[in-house]
Parts: sequence; structure tokens; C-alpha cells
Amino acid sequence: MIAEVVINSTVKNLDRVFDYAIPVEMEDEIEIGSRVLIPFGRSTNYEEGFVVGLKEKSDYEVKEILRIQEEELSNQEMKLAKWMANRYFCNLSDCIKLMLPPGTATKKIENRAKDKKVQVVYLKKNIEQIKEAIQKKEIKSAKQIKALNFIKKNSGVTIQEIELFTDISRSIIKTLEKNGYVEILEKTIERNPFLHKVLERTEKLHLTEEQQYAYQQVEKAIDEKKHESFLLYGITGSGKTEVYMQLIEKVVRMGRAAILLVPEISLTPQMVDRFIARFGQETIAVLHSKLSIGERYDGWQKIKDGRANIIIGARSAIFAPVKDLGIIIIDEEHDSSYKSETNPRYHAKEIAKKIAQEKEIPLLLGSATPDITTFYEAQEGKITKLVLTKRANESNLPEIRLVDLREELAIGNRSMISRYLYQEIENNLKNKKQTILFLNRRGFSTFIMCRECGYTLKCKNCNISLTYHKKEEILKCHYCNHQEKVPTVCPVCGSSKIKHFGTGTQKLEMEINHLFPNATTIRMDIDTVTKKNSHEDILNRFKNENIDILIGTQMVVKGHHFPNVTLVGVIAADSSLNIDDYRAEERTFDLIVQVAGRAGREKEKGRVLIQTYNPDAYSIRYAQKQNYDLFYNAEIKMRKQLKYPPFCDIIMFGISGEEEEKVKEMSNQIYAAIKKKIESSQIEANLGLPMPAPIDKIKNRFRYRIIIKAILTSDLIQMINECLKENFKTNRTKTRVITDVNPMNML
DNA sequence: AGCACGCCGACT
DNA sequence: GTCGGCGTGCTC
Repeated sequence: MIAEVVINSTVKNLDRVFDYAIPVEMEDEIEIGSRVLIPFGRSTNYEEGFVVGLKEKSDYEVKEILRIQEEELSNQEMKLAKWMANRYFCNLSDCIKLMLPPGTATKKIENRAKDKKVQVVYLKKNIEQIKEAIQKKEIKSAKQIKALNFIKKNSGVTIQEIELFTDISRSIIKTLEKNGYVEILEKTIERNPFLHKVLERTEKLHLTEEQQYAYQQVEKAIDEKKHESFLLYGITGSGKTEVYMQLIEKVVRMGRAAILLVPEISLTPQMVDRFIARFGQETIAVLHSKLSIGERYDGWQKIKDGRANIIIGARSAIFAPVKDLGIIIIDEEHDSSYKSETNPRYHAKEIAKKIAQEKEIPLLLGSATPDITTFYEAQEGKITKLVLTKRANESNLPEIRLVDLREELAIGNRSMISRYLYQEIENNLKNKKQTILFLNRRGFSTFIMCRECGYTLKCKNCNISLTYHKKEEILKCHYCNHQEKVPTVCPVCGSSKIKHFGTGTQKLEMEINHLFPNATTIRMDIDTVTKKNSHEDILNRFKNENIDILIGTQMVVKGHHFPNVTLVGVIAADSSLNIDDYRAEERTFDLIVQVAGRAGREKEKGRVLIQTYNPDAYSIRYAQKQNYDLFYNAEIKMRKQLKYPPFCDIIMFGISGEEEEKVKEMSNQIYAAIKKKIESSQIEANLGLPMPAPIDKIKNRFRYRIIIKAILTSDLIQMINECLKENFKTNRTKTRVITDVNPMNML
């Protein structure tokens, strides 16, 4: 027998099958999905690969498979991986890796500790002392330095983990211990991060009529064991989660499992606690990127062994190794974090749909502001729409007011706080209520310009304005993290009239402190949440220490619920509107509705102030009315007219490299190849000329792009795959090409 | 990727 | 003469 094997490699050239003979003694064991070691090329090391097909004989002179590795894929998983590789134009082995236990994509797991007693490694000296030792050449070995860096990053890591995930051996750690740089402690590790929590068990709530109806519709699909997609469309606070919980309970009672996907950012302990309180922690596995590799591995095993049958996780949890899946639920289904921005560039919603179809189970999508495409499919009858119109706890929707910033300018108010917002904040402070101010830009000011000659300071690696950060007194590039000093004179004309313009969260905080000197404030943006858990910490402090004003970017929008917040101010609603992207209006609408939902979820009526220069933009107008249906009708009309999704798919080729000429050349080559193929086929597609991307240089790489607007049929998929294969046969240039289906980011 | 092969300039 | 730089091709 011959096995078709794909090498476990990210290299485009190796993304194809190689035939290997199956030794007689392995014939019974090897099947599609098997993980194998094979001799490859002239290399003396064995390569790892996956069996993707079986056949009787090969046209090649074949070598033999050396042995079988642990952790194979199921037949169904392999089928899904193949579908993904084809549909998202990526390497098969990259897709396979998503389905392997965390941390085992490249390393063997045989040595993994099974007992709970482990040796944990900590740094014994501080970082300065270690740096000094390296400088003085007291530590010379590259491996030792690497080990110290790894331990610094992963304080409390076990020796087993170090061995597993790096090429650092136990003896190197022992040497470091002998020389007094690290200490090794014996510890009984409890990896379950929820074990210390004792939560009072909650009982299920009584469902409202609407909730009951929604529940029954999905229940019917579960009972009939058929696939059906549902949209649970309900405003914030209408009790979507309770419907999820009762459906999960139903599935679990049948002895089956459930996957609940949530956006990464809302995967907070509070949210997970709700599920633990209802179902108990024993049966729940939580999967997300903040967990250590060991924690993720354990969660994975818990699912694989069938100990956990409720899986709560971010995007990649859709690949959890569930045996008998009964339902997939995607909360906040419009959220952009479900789309992967690295290879494989999959959308978890599409994967979920595929799995649900294969396993003949329902898929439930929940949102207060559904994705336009999802809502369109619901209108077309492809998805069953279930609606929740009432807030479950009878709290009132907040009152939203628009503030026209042009009028503010006209009366000479050049600050970013309008008179109305000022008044409201003052009232709130007086009443000892909390306020959230939302501004979608971090830093102090957004660009630095010379008033004399008009020159704006840009990053030398990226074609992007530098942002001034006052606290560090530095200019930062938000794309490559390049930093430089603030100039005192214009580097072009030498004028000293070089000033910063635009507003970021830092400046907003300063202005608030200036306007309301007695108010306490806390700021939350990438610059303040880099440390692990500090996202949580900030929100907890805001809540528990009763800080008056929370100032933040995107990340304040989701997940949390603050009973004492009665005022939300959107400082500049236009910032997400003026982006060159067909989804700009949709994003603006979502953002405003979501942020408005932070105000007054209790008995007290919340107030929301939206400051804007475009009060006539329909996304802002309808967000003010909190009316999704009106917004949808306006938006779908626009999409239809301009032929954007859902009326077509967008396939984007991103071509980038350090030499602009080569990037251009490659772009033209791809364009010509696709054009030729389209013309000689029946495929209906709108192919755009290669163009520089809106941000035409990032991290010293020039960026071009080609966009196809077409319905992504299997014919088109095949055609693009052929084109890419033909053009990359012997590509060794440093020019990279990525293919993205319906990209989230068109920049 | 990793490795070998082969073509060409530099140099003990 | 031959050492080594790197462009090109191949891996079942």
C-alpha cells in the first residue's frame, strides 16, 4: 500500500503530496489522518507528515514510512482541513495544525509529565543583573541566554515544558541553577485555573415567551438531528445567554457536547463564571489565547477524553476535538475576531457552518447587531430568524443624543468635550455616578505637522503618521512599534512651528483631569493593558474602587456590565467612519450601539452622548435611534448598488516585499495570470488592477493588492488555486503573496 | 526549508 | 588550480 503524505511545513513549495510505501506491519494502523515520520530529500533528519490519502501504487520510486506518531487526526478532521486549504488558499499542513493538541504541532509529546508533581523554574536574579552578567561575558552560551529569556517570559514554567517547547535541555537549566541564576522548586501544580473558585450554583431562569419560542425552534432541530442555522437577534440585555445555557443543558442531558464561541475580548472570568455557576466546572473547558500552552493542552485533553462537554472559547475553539457534538453557538456573531488575520485566514463562522452541516446539528448565531451578511441570509430564508425584542430585566434602553461638533466649532469650542458632554459629566460627578468615555485612538495626538511647510512626520518603516505619546515623550508608530524622539524643529524647513494635531486617549485623559480636577480617572488602551490580566485589573478597579471616569478605546466596549455607569460619551463617532472600507458604516453602527449598551443596564436610565461631525451619516443616525432594521435597510441598499458582500465575495491578494519593483512585477504577473484564466472561462468575476494598498508601506515592506469581486464558487476556487500554484512553482524571491477571502481589514 | 549542484570571480 | 559565493532545482 502507498500513503500520500503532506510534510508538516509552512513552505509553499512543499504544500503537496509525496508518496510513501507503508511497511506491512503498519498496514492495519495507517489510515487517512495518521501522523507519520518519513525520510525526506537528502536530509538525514526525519520529517513529520500526515497521511492524506491511500492508494495501491505510485508512479515514483517510493521510500518507506519510518513510524507512526501519536496524535493523529480523525478522518472527518482531515476532510475539514482539506476543505479549508482549498477554500482559503493556504497550506494543508497549516490547516492540520489547527486541529492538533496545542503545543504539539512541531514537538513530540511523549515526554510530557503525567504526574502533577513538577519542577518549576524561576529567575533568581533580576533582569538588570542578568543583563550585566551577559555583558561581562559571565554567561556566554547562547543556549543559556535563550533559557534565561524563556524563563523570564514564562516565569514559573516547568522543566518539562521548557524541554517540550524549546530546544533547551534539562542540563542547561541545572547549570544555570548551579551558578545561581535560577532556582528550581518542586511544586504540585494544579493547572485548572478555576479550581480555587467556589461559586454558588445557579438554577435556570424562567424564559420569557420570546425566549421560549427561540428555545423551542432550536430544540426541534436538535431533536430531529438535522442541520439548521439560526440567527438569535436580540438587543443587549434581552437574555440571549439564558437561551444558550438552556440549549446547552438540553444537549448535555442527551449525552452530547456543545461549543460556545465568544469574542476573545469578552472571554472574561465573569462570563465564564456564569457558566461554571450553572453547570459546574468539571464539565467545562475554556480555550483562549491567554492560557499557557500547558493549560491549553490540558483543556484539549479534557475534551478529547470526554471529561468536558461544554467548550467555551475564542475562534480556534471551533477545532476542539469533540466527539459527539450536539450544537454550536456563536455569540456576538458579527464580531471581527472570528476571522483569522494570519494563515490560514479562515472565518470561524464558516467553519462552524461546515461542521454543523457535516454533523447534522444546529448552528445558533447570536447578536444585537448582526453581520449584514447574516441578516441578509435570514431575510432570504437561508437562516431561521429568532427575535428577542424585550429586555429581560425590564431595564430601559439608554437615551442617546447626538452632538454636532460643527456647531461647537462655530461657537469657538475647540476642545474635544462639547458643552453638552461637559454638563453631563458634571452632573454625573455630582450624583456620584460613573462615566465611560470612548475614543477610538490611543496616544496623545494622532499626527505631527509643520505649520510652515505642511510636512507631516511619518514612520521611516511604514507610510503612516507617527503618534505622539506624551507620557513617554516619544513618537510611536502604531504599525511597527518604531519609536523616535519628538523633534523641536521641522526636519524639512527648520521651522519651529511644528505642532501636534488630533486627539488620542492620553490627551483626552489630560483634558478631563484639567476640566474636572476632582474626578478620578482611569485609562484603558493597548498602552495600559500590555501586562497579563491588566485588562481585567483596570475594569475591576473601575468597578470596585468606584473611579469616576473610564477613558478607553475599543476594548471598553465589550463584555462588562457596570451597574453604576449612567453616562457614556463617544468623543468622535466619525473616526471609524472615514476609513476606506466598505464596512465602515457597519462598524460605526455596531460600535455606537455596543458602547451605548454600557450605560444604564439597571433600573436607572442611562444617557449616551455621541459627538460627531457627520450627524447625517445613516450609521450614526440609526445608531442614535438604536434601530438595527432601519440601518440594515439602508446598508443593504448600498451594498447591492456597489456590489459588495453579501452580493459577492471579495478575494484579496496582498503582495509585499522590500523592493517595490519586484512587488509591482509580481503583482502584474498574478494579475495577468488571473485575467487570462477568467477570460478563457465562464467565470463571472470583477478583477481590479493591481494597486498600492491604502497603507502602501508597513515595516519597510511595500504593499500592493489585487481585488477580485465575485461569488466564490468551486470553479473560481479551483481557478485561483491553479493560478497560485503555477506562479509559485519556483518562487524564491522575498516577495510574499497572501490570499484573503473576505478580509476584515482592507488596509 | 534544507541540501546539492554548478557557474563564476578571487586568491593561498 | 581550487575555494566559496549564491542562483536554481529537487525532495515521493
